[in-house]
Amino acid sequence: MANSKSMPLIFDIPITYDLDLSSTLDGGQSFNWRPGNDGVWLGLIGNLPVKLSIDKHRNGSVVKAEYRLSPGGSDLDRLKWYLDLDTPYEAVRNRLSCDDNLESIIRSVPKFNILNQDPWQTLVSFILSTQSNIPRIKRNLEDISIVANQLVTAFGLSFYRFPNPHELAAMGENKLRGLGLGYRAKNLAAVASLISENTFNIKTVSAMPYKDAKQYLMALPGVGPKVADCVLAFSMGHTSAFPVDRWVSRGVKRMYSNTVKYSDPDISKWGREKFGSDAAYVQQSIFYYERWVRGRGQS
DNA sequence: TCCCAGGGGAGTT
DNA sequence: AACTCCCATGGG
Repeated sequence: MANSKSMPLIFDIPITYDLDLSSTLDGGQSFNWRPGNDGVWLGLIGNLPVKLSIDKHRNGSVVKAEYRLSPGGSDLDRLKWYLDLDTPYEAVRNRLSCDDNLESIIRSVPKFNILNQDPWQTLVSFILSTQSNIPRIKRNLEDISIVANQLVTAFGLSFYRFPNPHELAAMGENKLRGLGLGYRAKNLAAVASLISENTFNIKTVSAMPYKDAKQYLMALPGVGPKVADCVLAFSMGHTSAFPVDRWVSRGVKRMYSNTVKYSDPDISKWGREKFGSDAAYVQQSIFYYERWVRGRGQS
C-alpha cells in the first residue's frame, strides 16, 4: 500500500471563465514550465512540484492541480494566487474589447492570466532576457537550476529548484558566464550579491507605489525600464505596468498609428495612461499577437 | 556570412 | 532628451 503522505493529490479549482494554460505559463511571462501529455503542464511553484491541466465544463472550467499536500496546507491559496484565479478576466476582456483596435487582438489571442510569480526568479529571468530569445532564456534558467543541484522529484520526474540569491551569488560571474549567459552574467552575479547581502531588499518592492518600485528596481545593474516593468507586472501585481519591447512597440505603432508617439518610454507611458490597471493584460496580448499570431511564430 | 533575439548603459550631441 | 554604439552568445 502506498504511503498516502507522499502521494500527489488532485485538487479541482472551479473558475468562472476560460483559462488557457499554454499562453499563461509559456507565453513569455514565465520560462520554467514544461508541457506534458494531453494539455498538462509541469513545473515548480516555489519548491512545490505541480501538475496542471484544465477540464472544460458547461458552466465554466476547472483547474486540475496535482501536488503533494504539505503540512502547512496553504498550497492551494498559493497556487490560486500564482495563477491569479480570483481576478475576473472575462470582465477585463469585455472592457478592453470596447476598444476597436483591441477587439480583434483580444479575440484572436488565447485567454491567459497575468501571473503572480516569485519576484526574485522573475527578476533573474528578465535580466537574462535582454538581447536574447525565449528558448535561450529557458535554457539559461534551466542550466542555472541544474548547477544549483537542488533536486526535487515528483510524478516520477525530476525538478531542479531555482537557487535563492545567496546560492546564485555563490556561483559567481565566471561560472554563470560558462553557462552561456554572456555579458548578462556580470549583472546577474552583481544583483544576486546585492540581494543576498540585503543591500537591496526585493521583498519590500511589491508594497511600493509603481513609480517608486520601478525606480528602485532600475537601480540594479542590468535592469532598465523594460525589465523593471516585466518584473512589476508578472511578479508584483503591478498590472498598470506596460513593458515595451520591439514586438509591443511594433504592434502599438501599427494599431494606434494616429494616436501614438514613437519612443519606447512614450509608448509605455501611453499604455499606462490609456489602460490603467489593465495595461499589463493589453501589453501581453499585443506581445502574444505580434509574436505568435501575426508573426506566425518562429519560436 | 549575416541577422536577430521580450535591452541596458555609457558616451556624444 | 534623443541618438549611437557596444555589450556575448546561439540559432536560423
